[in-house]
Amino acid sequence: MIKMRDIAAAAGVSVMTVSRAFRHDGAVSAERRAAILKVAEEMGYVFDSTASTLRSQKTGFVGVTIPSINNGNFADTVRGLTEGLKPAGLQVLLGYTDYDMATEEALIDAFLRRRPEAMVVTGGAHTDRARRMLAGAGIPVVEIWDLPADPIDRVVGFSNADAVGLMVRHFLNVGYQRIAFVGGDTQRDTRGLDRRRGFVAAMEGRDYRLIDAGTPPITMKEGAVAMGGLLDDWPQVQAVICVSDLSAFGALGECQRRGIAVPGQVAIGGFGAFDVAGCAVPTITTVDAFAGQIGARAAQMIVRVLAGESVPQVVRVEPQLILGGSSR
Amino acid sequence: MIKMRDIAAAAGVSVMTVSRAFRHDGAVSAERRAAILKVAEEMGYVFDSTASTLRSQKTGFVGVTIPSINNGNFADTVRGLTEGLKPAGLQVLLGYTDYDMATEEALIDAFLRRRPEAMVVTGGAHTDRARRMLAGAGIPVVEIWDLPADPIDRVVGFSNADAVGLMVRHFLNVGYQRIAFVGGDTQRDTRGLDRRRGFVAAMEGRDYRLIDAGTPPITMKEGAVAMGGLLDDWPQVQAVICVSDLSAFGALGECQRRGIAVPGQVAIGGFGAFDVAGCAVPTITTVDAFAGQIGARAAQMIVRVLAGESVPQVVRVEPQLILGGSSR
DNA sequence: ACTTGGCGTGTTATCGATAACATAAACAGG
DNA sequence: CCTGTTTATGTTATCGATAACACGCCAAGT
Repeated sequence: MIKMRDIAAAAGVSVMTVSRAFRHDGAVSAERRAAILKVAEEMGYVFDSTASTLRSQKTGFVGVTIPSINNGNFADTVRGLTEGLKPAGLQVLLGYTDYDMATEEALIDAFLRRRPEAMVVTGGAHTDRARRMLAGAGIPVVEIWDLPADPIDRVVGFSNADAVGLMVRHFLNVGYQRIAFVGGDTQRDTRGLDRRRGFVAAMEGRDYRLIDAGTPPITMKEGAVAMGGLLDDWPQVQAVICVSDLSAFGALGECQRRGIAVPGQVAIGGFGAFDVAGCAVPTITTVDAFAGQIGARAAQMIVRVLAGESVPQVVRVEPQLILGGSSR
Repeated sequence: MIKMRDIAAAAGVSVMTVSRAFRHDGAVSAERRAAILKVAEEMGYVFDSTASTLRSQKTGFVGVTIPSINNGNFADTVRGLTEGLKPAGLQVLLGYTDYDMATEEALIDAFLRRRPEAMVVTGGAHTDRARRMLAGAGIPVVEIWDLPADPIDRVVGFSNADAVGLMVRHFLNVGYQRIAFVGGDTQRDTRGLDRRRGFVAAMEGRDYRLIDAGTPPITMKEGAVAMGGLLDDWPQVQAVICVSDLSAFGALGECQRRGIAVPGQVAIGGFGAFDVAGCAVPTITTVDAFAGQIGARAAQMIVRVLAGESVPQVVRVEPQLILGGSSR
């Protein structure tokens, strides 16, 4: 495989000059630089980041872990991160945890060996060892999609509990009284858990039910099944809030199959402002958590911290209630 | 930052022995190995892949490019790849191209600098330079989700045209005669283009329309808009096949808003077996391309090739028609 | 004319691991 | 008892770039 030395020989300069030419280091005259790059292109040279990294101690990586790769919200966050980091020459190293802290720990371990310049992890719940590794890595760490009580380093997120509270208060205001919450029943998805907690807090002293929906990620089908069980057990339910739009869409479908009018007989709310919420008939009332913004802000935070600027430790991205046709 | 030398000193052995202990190299006695790893954990040592990579010329990376990260099909493929590569100690380096060949080229360039041990690219259409870079990289290259006429190296895919042909023939068999195809109108999404070509080929000599849906990724909303236009222009349409389930779902919604019975007045077909196709009311007739399988097979292919085994150049994954309630 | 400073380029040492080879100890077989 | 082989460990050189420093040249300032 052809290396920098070969380009240097072919271009009649030193290896150092080739290195400078490749890094847009100003101290190479423009014509020489052009000549070097031309030779390199002709010879099919491919720059070797590995060697560069070892000497310069800069990998250009930012490690990012998300719970699931098959989720429009996290995909939007990753887009925000990727686009925000690109101008700074940083590349996302992406991994998913399957909503499992042990998997997350293994992933963080694997990522840190690659010497990322920053880490972004979803949520504030991690194994002790994962926390220790992140805290000791000597790089900026950003926890996103949550507001951890005891952050490792920096945070870009929102209160999942408060966000659901928004919706509950709206539902109560427009007259729904008997409301159920679907999902958020496992420790694995702490954001789902927080949403459920927020629901319980906002429904304090009122008539509500909590419906388990199984192991995250909660699918559309699981939403439908949960809705079916709920309608059987508590037919007088007036509104249902689901842990995400996907389960909400499943719930909506179940109502339609049973001939239950939405929102006439039962109102439905979701979470996440997924595309499906805006295209379902009726559209689904939801909460936009601004997933893309979360990624963009986290990227901005990292770029600034790495540039030595002083940046607030916590950035809140306020979610917004979006009223759809599935509720009043 | 603490390095292997420090662990060696603390454990009273040579650096080489520490290196062996970390790589599960058999030639270290079990108790010594345990002692070394214990010291390393206590001292918070993090193995440095960069240095390892430079000497051993093994990065453990497999570069993967997909058109969009916000797409359940490609997400499934990435899962299949990730899980299939993990046992071999290989890690996916993921990037998305936004359905743009120039972006893909830049991404491939960036990835190759990291010295991946294999590359996986979606589709068979690339810039000349991208092809040249891939072909010259000296590593296995797998093109997926397509059957390129002139593959760079290896292929795991299917014929998008034939897959749509399956659906068209079914629609014709059950009696639909005036059929429209939505999407696949741009060079950017060559798989969409192939699906449209397959539609045209299968409808040869019959009554059909082609509806443009805009720049990929085609969203649910764009599907709805296209359906609206179609219904206005060609009200006698009997069936609509959309480039993906997402646009099909949008089309279904548009029919519902207009009070057009599906499948009574218009049948709808999609592509990709997305969750939404199985949960919509009615469910949407679609084609399962086995996205996860494509990833798994590509991973298997890479692992085998790297192990020096002989492997077929092309693996076909046959798509399957899935009948839903949106058609007869 | 002489210094000063900036620019463009070259030389040397180095980043932190591992391949390749060397060596010492233990052990088996004739 | 000696040689041959295996096992566990150490020594040295190396992977391919770049940081740090050195140097020659020329223009500007005194």
